[in-house]
Parts: sequence; structure tokens; C-alpha cells
Amino acid sequence: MSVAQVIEEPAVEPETGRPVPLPVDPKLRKVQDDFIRKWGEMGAIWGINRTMAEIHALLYITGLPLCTDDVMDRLHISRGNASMSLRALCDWGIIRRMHRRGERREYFESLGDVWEMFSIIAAERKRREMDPVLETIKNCIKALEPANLGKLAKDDAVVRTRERLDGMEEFMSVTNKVFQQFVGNAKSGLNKVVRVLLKAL
Amino acid sequence: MSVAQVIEEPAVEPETGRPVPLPVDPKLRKVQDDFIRKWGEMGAIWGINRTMAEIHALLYITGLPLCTDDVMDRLHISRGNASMSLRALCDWGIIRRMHRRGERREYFESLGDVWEMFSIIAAERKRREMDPVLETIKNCIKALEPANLGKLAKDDAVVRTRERLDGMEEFMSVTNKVFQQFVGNAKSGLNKVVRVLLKAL
DNA sequence: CTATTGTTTCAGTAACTACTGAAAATCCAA
DNA sequence: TTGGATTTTCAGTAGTTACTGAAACAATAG
Repeated sequence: MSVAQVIEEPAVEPETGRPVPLPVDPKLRKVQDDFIRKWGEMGAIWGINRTMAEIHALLYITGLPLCTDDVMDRLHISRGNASMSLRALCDWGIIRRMHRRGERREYFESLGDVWEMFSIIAAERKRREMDPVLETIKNCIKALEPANLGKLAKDDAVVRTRERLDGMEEFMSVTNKVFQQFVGNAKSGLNKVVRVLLKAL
Repeated sequence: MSVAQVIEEPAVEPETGRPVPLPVDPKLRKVQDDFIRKWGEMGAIWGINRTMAEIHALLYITGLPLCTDDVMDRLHISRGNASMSLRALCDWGIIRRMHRRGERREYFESLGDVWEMFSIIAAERKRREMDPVLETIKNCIKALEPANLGKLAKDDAVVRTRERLDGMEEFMSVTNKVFQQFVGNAKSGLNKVVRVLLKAL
């Protein structure tokens, strides 16, 4: 409880002894809030809900490790919500748990590399959402192979459906490969795919 | 009402005189249903809800123009839902209205080219979701230019936030360019981006 | 015009998702 | 141990989105 105990941190709250993590300057604060709001709105793109996106934006934009209470205070959300959303973000792997020497409280910080975050998210969404569809399509194509259909194989409707399935399969296979490149190569900075693209076009 | 009136279509329903559009063979039907279900589940990726995705899947996989009643019957949805979802798909531009000679009823058919559909969707989502974020980020960066901050410009927190904004801006600009390529070039078949990628990797 | 066929709209409701706040569980220091 | 600090869980609820079905509307034929 006493301020005297804290020796490593320059600024602390007298009440709690916890380092003051949030920016005081209103100009900076406004910039960060703008970013957080827009990032939250865009959450849909990433398949992440608004609150989760905002928490992530907060951790990313400040570049500081923050604890649950910091997040609650700054975003005005409940403890339960903060706790669950932070856990979910950890599960995604785009933020990490952190401990401060001699402190019990857990802190969270965002990955700093946007490319890495994107890779993580892309890989997971590909696995969850694209792979199953591609598998279904392949099964559908198998089921319509002439060998499995007898004379029906030449039916107009069957032929049309087969063509459509083929078109979709080609598309998804190629898209998958592109994803794979992002995912496999991106560790930091521009990855191979992007370099190739920017050079070629 | 009488079957005799219909001269162009081989199969009609005796009750309505409307061409029978739906496949009768159960094997084909099952394949199509599998595809439709999975495509519906994947709707989230595209930012399209389940029903809309299913309607689109149905039109795509059959390759036939279908009318509102066909869609209602096959997917077991209400008229209102079918009407609104079909309109929304038309607004997106991935299905089109169609009229049959001498018939009052409207039909709908899906674009056949998956790459074109993808381009349309990507272009629209970029415009709606990425562009505003990129603009916000650029504004944030401007607001933190040293000229606008005086001595605060060298504040640690400000420097960190600026770095993060720069990282994000680079990422989104490049991503935007990639999107642009898909959108600009894809008219049919593999577009330039994909060809470049597949060759290079 | 009226009857008929087909389409769109929309109020009400069902289904779903996100959030809160408090209780329970966990953790660590003494 | 026990006690206080912190985190997690979860039942209940608020808020949101999707869907229905019926009524209003539109278009055409007779």
C-alpha cells in the first residue's frame, strides 16, 4: 500500500501503488481513442467482436503492458467482460500475458508486429472456415464422378453442378495457397508474398 | 393454367404451368444440399448472413435461374426473407435478375465466375471497412506530428504510439494495394496477382 | 376498370450474442 | 493454515439481428 515500496516505477497511484499506465496528455489520449474506436468498428473484418477489437487496439496503440483494471477503466467495461475478452485474445495469440517483477497482478501486451498478428489470424481462420468448405467441395466432386452415377452422369443438371463445383474448387485451392504463403513466411516486416507482389505490379 | 400453353419448356408442373426447376434425382440433390449447407456456414467470412449465403449457394450450384418460390420451397424460408435476401444479393452484384420470354415472374441467377464474385465482394468490403480505418490512421499520424505537439513530441508515450501507428499504416497500405490488384484485374479466370504468385512461389 | 399474379414492406417476434455484476475459485504471502 | 488480492465463471439481462406472415403495393391481362 505504501508508495515507498515501489522503486522501479517512476509514477504510481497513491491509492493502489500500481504504476500509472494511462497517458495523461489529452491530445495523445484523443488520438488513441480515435484509433481504438475505428479499430473496434472494423472488428467484423477479423471475425472479432467490438470489445475484443477495442481491447486489442488499446494494447497495441499504447505499446504498454496493461492489467485488467486498466482496461476496464479506460474502456468502461465490466470485469467479467474484460477477463473473458483478454483470455480470448490470448487464445488467438495476438496478445500475451506478462508478469512484472514482484507483482502479483497479471499484465497483457499486444504483439508489436502487425504482419505477425495478421498471419496468426489468417492461419486460424483458414483452418476453421476455409478448410472445411474445401473438403466439402472435394467430397461433392467425388460424389458426382461418372463412376458413381451411371447414366445419370450425362444429365444436364449434373453436368452444370459439376462445372460449378470445379470452378469453386479451383478458386479455393488457389486462395488457400496464397494464405499459406502469408502464414508460412510472415515473421516480421514484409513477407515474401508481399515483396513479390509489389515488385511485379 | 393449362399445360398446352407452354411450348418452350420440356417439363412443367401441371398445377402452375411453371417449369420444374429443381433437380429430381436424390443423389444430385444431396450433393447440392451439402454444398449449400457448408456455404451457408461459411457466410461469416464474406460478411453475409447464413440465409443469404445459402440462397447464393443454391443459385450458384444449380447454375439455373430460379424464382422466389423456387428458393422458398427449396430452402424452407418465408417469402419476406427470400425477397429481402434476393434483393440484397442483387445489390451486392453477385446475382442478377432475369426475365423469361412471356413470363411475368422474375428469375434470379448467380454469376458463374467465382473470381468475379470475389472481386466484387472484396472491392465493396475494402471500400466500406478498410478505407475508413486507413483514413483514421492517417489522421492520427498527422495529429502526432512534432509540429502539432511542441515539446510533448518527445514524450515516450507519444513516440511509442507513433511507432505503432506507422506499423499499422504500412500494413494497411500494402494490403490495400493487394486488394486493388484483385479488384482491378479480375474479370475471368486467374487474374494477374494470382498468376504472379503461383509462378513466383 | 377488376381480377389475378407476383413483389415489397414492415410490425411483431424469435433466436442469438454480448455484457454485467456478483459469487466462487485461485493464488500467494505471511 | 488464514486473509486479502486477483481472476474466472456464470446466471440473468440487455441489445441486436434475422425471420415470419400478412398486408400493401405493383403490374398485367382480360
